[in-house]
Amino acid sequence: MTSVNVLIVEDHPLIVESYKQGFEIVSKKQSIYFNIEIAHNLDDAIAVIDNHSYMNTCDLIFLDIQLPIGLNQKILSGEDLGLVLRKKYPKAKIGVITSLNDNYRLRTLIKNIDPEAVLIKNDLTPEELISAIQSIITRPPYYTSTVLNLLRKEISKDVHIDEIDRKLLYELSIGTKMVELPAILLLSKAGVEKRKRNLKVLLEVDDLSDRELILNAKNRGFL
Amino acid sequence: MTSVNVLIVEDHPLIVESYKQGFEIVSKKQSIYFNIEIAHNLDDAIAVIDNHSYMNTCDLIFLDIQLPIGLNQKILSGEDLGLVLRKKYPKAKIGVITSLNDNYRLRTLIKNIDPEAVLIKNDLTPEELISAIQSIITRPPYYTSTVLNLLRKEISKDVHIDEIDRKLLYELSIGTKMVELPAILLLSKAGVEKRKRNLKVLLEVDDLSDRELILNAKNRGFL
DNA sequence: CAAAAACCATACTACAAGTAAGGTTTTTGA
DNA sequence: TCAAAAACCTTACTTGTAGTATGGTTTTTG
Repeated sequence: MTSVNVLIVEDHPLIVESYKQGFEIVSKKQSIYFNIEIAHNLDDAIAVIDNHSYMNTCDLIFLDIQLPIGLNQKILSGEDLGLVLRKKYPKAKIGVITSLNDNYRLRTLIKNIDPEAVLIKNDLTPEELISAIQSIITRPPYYTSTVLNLLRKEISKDVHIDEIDRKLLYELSIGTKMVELPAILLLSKAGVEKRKRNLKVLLEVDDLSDRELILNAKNRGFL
Repeated sequence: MTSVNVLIVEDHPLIVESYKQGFEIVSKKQSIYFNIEIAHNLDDAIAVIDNHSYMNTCDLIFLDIQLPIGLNQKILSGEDLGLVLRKKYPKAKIGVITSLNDNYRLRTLIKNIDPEAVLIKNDLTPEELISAIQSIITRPPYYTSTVLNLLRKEISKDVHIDEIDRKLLYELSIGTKMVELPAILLLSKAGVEKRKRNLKVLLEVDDLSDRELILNAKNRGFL
């Protein structure tokens, strides 16, 4: 009987329970023994991942990306934790669970951590969780529907929008003011303005308002 | 009981049989009635899709992309057929089955037809087929593992490679000679050469051989 | 209503990608 | 085997895009 060591980092007790049930069912189906370790918050998680002898045998990590901040000053979120885990223990497979559903954040998540599974809470049914566990072990990656739709749009895109454009759109969407943008994007004021104008032409926003720009970018999956 | 009209275009009898069994199982599980129409070759398929009264009620099409050429001079492959179907009957969901596994062809397939499901024959088990049928109906898209891995790499990419670069790489990989490329890519000879040199720098190919370039591009998922 | 912020226009620079032309090296087939 | 074909490289020139700097106009806002 194969044995798989699993670390679950999740502060929500109900979700931990769902995980356990999911693993239980997969265990019976595939005769795999899951040895499950649970960290209920960032500080617990950091304690566990500093335990190298455990971590070197860890096969699978399920990680909530939005965790309340802990005592550690370097690792401020589940995302930071994911980055550290990926770097320190590249052999361990990482599944990420999140309620994010904006494309910009999802993109950067996939770009930076590149998890073997990305699960959006709204998409996740018990059956999907079971599929996810099975897939991540045998034929990763596994993405729930929201993520698949993002990826689907990704390829169909005709226009090229780079990192700076995306960041610009994202900052605008969260209400960042123009005066602050040159510092954030490392561009001159005129540079930021020009990019914004170009984006409006590129995304064919007739209306000159930023609101329209953001809505259009969201519809097209850039944001 | 919901009823779903399905058109299957597939020349391989064994695969048709697998489809039927898959639909049978989903039918029982979800209490859906599947009304299945089968076209065994391109000419049959063209006859069916010219039957507008049928096509207007067609919900779902499963399409083999590599079909032997038929009598029709315009529609030369399953891919052509897919393009026509998508254009004429945009409401019908399209699932594509193929044994292709090079990223370039898969990309253009997704870009041009953008099917609700992309199934690679090598990836496809009976269970996956059932998942695919269920997913395409309730929460598309569905992609098998090879496609997911292509998409996964797509986002992580740091370097930007455009359509022309991709086509250049693809043509090189199938043995097209440099003399022919200017006509294919609509560039000058020097332009093609410059692009190739740039690609070698971009993909960090030290060895100056094209062989290395192609291998590297394949590894990185550009090809 | 005045200051701040957003927006626009112009002039200039730097750079990437393309064309054209001509030269060198490598491949290749009769 | 050796001359033609193909591949590759260099240089000079053109064009377009993205950036900077500056100063002016309009809009927002406390």
